Amino acid sequence: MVMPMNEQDEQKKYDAKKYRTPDGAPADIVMFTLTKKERKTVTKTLPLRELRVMLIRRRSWPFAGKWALPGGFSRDDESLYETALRELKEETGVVGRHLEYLSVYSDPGRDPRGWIISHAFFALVEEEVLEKRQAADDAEEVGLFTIEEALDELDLGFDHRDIIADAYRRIQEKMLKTTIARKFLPQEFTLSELYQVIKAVVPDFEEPNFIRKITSTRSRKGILEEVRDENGVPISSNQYSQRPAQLYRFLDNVPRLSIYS
Amino acid sequence: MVMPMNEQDEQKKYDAKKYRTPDGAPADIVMFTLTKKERKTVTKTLPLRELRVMLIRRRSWPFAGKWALPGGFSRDDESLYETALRELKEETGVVGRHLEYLSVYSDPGRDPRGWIISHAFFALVEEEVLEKRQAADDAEEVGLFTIEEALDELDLGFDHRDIIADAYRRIQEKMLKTTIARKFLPQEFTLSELYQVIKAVVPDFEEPNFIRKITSTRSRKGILEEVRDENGVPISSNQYSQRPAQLYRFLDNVPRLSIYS
DNA sequence: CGAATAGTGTCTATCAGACAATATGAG
DNA sequence: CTCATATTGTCTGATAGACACTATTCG
Repeated sequence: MVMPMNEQDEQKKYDAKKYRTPDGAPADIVMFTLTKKERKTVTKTLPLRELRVMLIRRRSWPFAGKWALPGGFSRDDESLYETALRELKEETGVVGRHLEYLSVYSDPGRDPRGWIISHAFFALVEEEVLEKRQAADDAEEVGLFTIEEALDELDLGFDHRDIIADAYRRIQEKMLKTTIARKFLPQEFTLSELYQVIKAVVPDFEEPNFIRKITSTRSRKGILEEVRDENGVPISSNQYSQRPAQLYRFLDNVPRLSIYS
Repeated sequence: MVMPMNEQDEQKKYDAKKYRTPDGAPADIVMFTLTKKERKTVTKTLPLRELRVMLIRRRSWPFAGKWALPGGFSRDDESLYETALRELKEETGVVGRHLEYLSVYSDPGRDPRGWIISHAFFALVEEEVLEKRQAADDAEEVGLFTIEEALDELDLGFDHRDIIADAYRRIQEKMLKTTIARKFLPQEFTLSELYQVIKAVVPDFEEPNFIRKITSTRSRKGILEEVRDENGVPISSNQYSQRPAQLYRFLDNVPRLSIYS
């Protein structure tokens, strides 16, 4: 492309700057999953659900031997979101159910390789994908840890503990303020399942009258609807219980919350 | 620092990589302010408040002559937050009332100068600071625009229109979900002032019974308290009205919102 | 008294929150 | 019949939402 002369001059002046530039811009991904564990009971029961995060044991410098988030460097022909999507696919083989930018981590010295500004994303991935990944890969050691393990017990590389803590806060917030729970659930689900998903991500969420409240018109705020067949008869499922439970599905409506109303 | 031999080797191997690295990581700042405009009325009135954003007219390539966000490149001895804080101080002389990370902008080609990944912040600054800045500076042309002007009427440089749109969405969300309104208000304020601030940032916030609701114990959610003197007598102010209005102050409590309760 | 804002009275349908009670269907 | 989950009954006090009404002070 031909440029007017003075623009070229200005550009040359700019290019001559001697400031140091970053040595890389990676995207690191906090991959969350909800694991389901069958419970041994007499009758049918809801599985236990636990929020877990996928980590990879580093094989090379820096932080060799330590657990860290999966990630990789961005290229100049892609946005950081595309970098994250590419890494997610490379790591899991799927695009996942959700991928969202979290924040930037740029403290000087955070990466011994140089001036490396990292961009953290978080993703939601189906349990099966990560389990398959865990079993199949012999090149890398992959672990699925609970949040408590990741934050309190493991010695993580880089500032990845901070990143996971931030991601955990963010997903807890989104769980309560948006309908992101749908990303952890099948299209149609029972209210107990929904409640359980919420509790798995936000343990101190307590709503003893959950079903009562969610089915009363106002609190529901138009986020859910009962599933009905073509004749308008409500459909229920007894997959997890003896007594069949009404199935619900999310609507596209995301309510606007406010502390002032 | 002496390193074990194999770590040095690994480091050398890493350094030999030939990937392109970014040409810079600037922080761009969306500086918001609430302007107050006196109204000509017979009696005392609340001033009109308007949310505005500060822009600078670029003097050099690229986008010379266009309006753009203030900002500057990060250095390798500071975090991006520190970069933003430094730029904010350089631009306004103050640290402002709020500075918060917004997001990253990394689309390839967004900056003709090269591979430049920009980090947007938004700041809240007192009106007087920006007005003084606007008057004093002869090196740069500074403008204070309403959101509508910035988004719909101006031809902005870079992807700064997107950034401002994102910042506007974010501040609207924070206005409703957090007590960030306090950053726009004096320590003690009347409920009309609070309502007005909210409306200035979120024009479609409608709460005809605002005072009623905010003073009923549950809705208040412990975010506000009445100002009282040492004898417990409520204090009111008639700065903006004939009839004195009760003063309130924010508590430190930030309620947790949820669509499920 | 008029202007402009602050705040209360009143009414009704709905909701929250608590807890007990009943329903369902497999084993 | 029991278990584990699903769902309804019932009650009280609080709230939302609407709208009219009164209060305060200055000029």
